[in-house]
Amino acid sequence: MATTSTLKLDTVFAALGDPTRRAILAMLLEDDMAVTDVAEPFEMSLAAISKHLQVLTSAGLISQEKRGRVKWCKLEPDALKEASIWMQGFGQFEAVNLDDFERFLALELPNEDIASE
Amino acid sequence: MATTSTLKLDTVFAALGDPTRRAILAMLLEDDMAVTDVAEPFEMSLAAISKHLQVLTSAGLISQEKRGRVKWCKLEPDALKEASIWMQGFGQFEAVNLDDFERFLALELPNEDIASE
DNA sequence: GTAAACGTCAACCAAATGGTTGAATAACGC
DNA sequence: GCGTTATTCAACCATTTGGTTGACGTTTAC
Repeated sequence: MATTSTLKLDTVFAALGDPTRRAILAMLLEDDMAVTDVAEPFEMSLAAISKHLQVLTSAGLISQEKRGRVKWCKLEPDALKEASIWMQGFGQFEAVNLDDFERFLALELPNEDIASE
Repeated sequence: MATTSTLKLDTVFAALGDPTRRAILAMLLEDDMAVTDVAEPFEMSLAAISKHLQVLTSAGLISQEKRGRVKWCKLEPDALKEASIWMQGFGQFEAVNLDDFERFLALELPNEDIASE
């Protein structure tokens, strides 16, 4: 195992290239969520969010489990690990400051107002 | 400064989503290169590579400087830093093992034969 | 000066992406 | 059973993406 293919990096990075999907990941960082609840803060159809969730799922960034009529979405942070390894090799970046990370999240969450400019 | 916008993460991750572009970055990790030399190992036209280099440039991942009739391409690893910070926040990944990184590069370089299946 | 090397531009093309709407399926609540 | 809630599916659309080819502008070599 650990057959880390180019394909996987392709889908992971492509999935991360969309701001809606990154915002979804940030939301799931706090807790697992149902599809409807994921969709709530966005100004787009439920079907569109459903598609985004499929993209995240096939990239391995989240998993989805149906319990009753509700499909729960759960972050799978391990999928980011390979991509993170790939990136870090380019700069030997120092360990991340969690405050930095929270600033990024604040910029991206859909319900939060973006202050800059 | 440090106006880290969503737009930047969009373009950086989108740029990384293509295997040709990741391979180019890996090549530039070793040394600066002319456009023609970047294109040489790939089985696609020079114009296509030129477009890929533009995508990488507008994402800030590389810079290009023309000296004489040769345009030199140079890796700009700082652009990866913000994206790396974004990603690391999801898992608090341990510091990367450089051997891991070299395995990834081996999988992606175009002139290297990819053994897996 | 003329030919070759370096690189981009413009036009084109097929396929993928990100969104919509409306119908369909499945599970609850009563 | 029946309406409601949760989610996906299918068809459609506009835009973007990743590639091609051929013409074009520069710089260099001789």
